[in-house]
Amino acid sequence: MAREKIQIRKIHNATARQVTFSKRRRGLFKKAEELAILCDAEVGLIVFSATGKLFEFSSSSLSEIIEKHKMHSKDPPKPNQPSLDLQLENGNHAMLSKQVQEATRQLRNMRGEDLQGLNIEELQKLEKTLETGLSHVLSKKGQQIMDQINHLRKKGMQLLAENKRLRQQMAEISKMGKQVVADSDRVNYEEGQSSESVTNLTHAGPPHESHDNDYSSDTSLRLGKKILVSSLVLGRC
Amino acid sequence: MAREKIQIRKIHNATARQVTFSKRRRGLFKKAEELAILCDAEVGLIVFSATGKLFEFSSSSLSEIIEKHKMHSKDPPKPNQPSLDLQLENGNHAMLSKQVQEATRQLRNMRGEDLQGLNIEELQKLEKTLETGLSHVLSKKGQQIMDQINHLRKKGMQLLAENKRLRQQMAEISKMGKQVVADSDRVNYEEGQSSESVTNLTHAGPPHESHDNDYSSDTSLRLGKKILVSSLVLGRC
DNA sequence: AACTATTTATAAGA
DNA sequence: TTCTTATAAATAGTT
Repeated sequence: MAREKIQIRKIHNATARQVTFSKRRRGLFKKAEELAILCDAEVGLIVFSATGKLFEFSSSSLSEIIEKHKMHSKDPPKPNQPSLDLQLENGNHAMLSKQVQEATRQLRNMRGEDLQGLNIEELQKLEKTLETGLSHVLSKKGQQIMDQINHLRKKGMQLLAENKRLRQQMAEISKMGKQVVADSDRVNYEEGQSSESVTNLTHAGPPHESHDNDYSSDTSLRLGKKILVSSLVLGRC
Repeated sequence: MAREKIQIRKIHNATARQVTFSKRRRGLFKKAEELAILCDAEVGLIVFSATGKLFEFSSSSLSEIIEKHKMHSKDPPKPNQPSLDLQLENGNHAMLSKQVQEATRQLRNMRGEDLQGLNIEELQKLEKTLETGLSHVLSKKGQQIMDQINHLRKKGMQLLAENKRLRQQMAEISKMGKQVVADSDRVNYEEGQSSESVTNLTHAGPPHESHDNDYSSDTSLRLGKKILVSSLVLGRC
């Protein structure tokens, strides 16, 4: 309901989906509350995000509402006597076990294991899923790599500019006398640091811009570089 | 949200309240459904009107959602000593929940969803896993396809051989008289079969070998043929 | 139930 | 996540 009309079907971009989820969830909860207040209704609302996070709203007590709902939906539940709690407990257990089992099976299949029982159609579906996933992963990876490269480039440019400025300052300083130049050389060798030490000798230079630590803390690119490079060479990213 | 802004408090006019309840209830249910679809969420909504009438919506099974909700909320239930069994039960429960959550997350990642939080290394690992899985799937698919093709070829050879034998038999029979030929032509037109019918003039042939149903029951290849063919063409299998 | 003038919700972009 | 803003939707009061 904004900027552009959208179709009501699953949002495929995960980020956009998450943002929309947040916004619409709030809207839905607000509406639920308004209905409860305006019309004196009992409202219970349970929402699980795609990632399994729970959100709930209720005008009174949610468990009360759920109980009431049960009564409405079924009178003859269980005529026997294992405590309801235990039954539910076991039911949940069984359900969870099944979920784990199923999820594990799917994971194994996606890793290419236990394919024996699958027919060609199922293999075809699996292939499609894997290709889609792979393309998403590659796309995201490429994006992140480009981000890092651009970031490093930018930093490089900044450093280059600073170097240039420092050299000019040094040149000026060296005009003033050989004494100072000698000193600065010494310090420079001792510290093995960047050129900023050079200007540190002077008393008159303007204050330096901040020296970011992009090259020391940004390890992620370095860690993956071997493979990354080959991927880049292959034109993947 | 119309004509005039209203305050969010109980509508005292019973008629107006009923009308508003109807309108807003619809709106709320629609929003709930949209959230479920757009964001791939599980939504359960229970509404009791002031008169006690029940309305409900759920993206999947409401009872399932309620169960799931219980699991989430039922970690800190009793501060007393629920039997050891129950404690273990809950321990298992928590463990299973975590397993489900983790497996689900992995599956989503492999499908290329929710990649936002992953760094390049993790993406790299994911890519490798997907590629390995994909290659296994492709390999298995190719194997199954080759199996089927070989099977069909073999059957084809057998049929070819049988056809040849039948033709020879027919040729011998046709030497015996033209009468028979006329009969066979009639039959041929009636059945409209393949070229083998041409020689099928005879009535006296020996009993046929079993007519395997490879071409009728082996549906898997046929079902996937469109995609399979393109894959084959692409040299994938 | 329909009809609108308005209020709300929200998609896209920062 | 939060803010902004243009636009789509919801809806209060009316017919």
